Amino acid sequence: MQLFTEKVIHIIRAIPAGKVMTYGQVAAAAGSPRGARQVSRILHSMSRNHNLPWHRIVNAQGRIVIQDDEARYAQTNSLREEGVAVDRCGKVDLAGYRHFPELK
DNA sequence: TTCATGACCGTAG
DNA sequence: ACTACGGCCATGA
Repeated sequence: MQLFTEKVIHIIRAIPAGKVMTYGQVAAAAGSPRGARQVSRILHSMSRNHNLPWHRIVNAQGRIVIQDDEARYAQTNSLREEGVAVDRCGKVDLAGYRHFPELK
């Protein structure tokens, strides 16, 4: 059996560089279409280790909403290094960079 | 078991 | 464009 948390981690690690996913998308792919908050909570508590590319996760509006200033700056930088356009408001062009996981 | 928490989401003003 | 509010639900104490 795979816990929701494990699924989320697996899905996030499967996001290719240069692409982003929303919290809601990850939650839906993990089996909880309304579980976006769990994804955020999971990342908040697991981001320390686990080698997670958490910077590829943005909210449904393509906006970076992290409270922590250092983390927000790091996420913006990481995305730009991967070729993702991030404007000065911390917004990403979802239409062009959203990642659609393959169904199985 | 119940209770509180949260890097969200969608709708409304 | 912006803020405010309610609902959502897995996790940990």
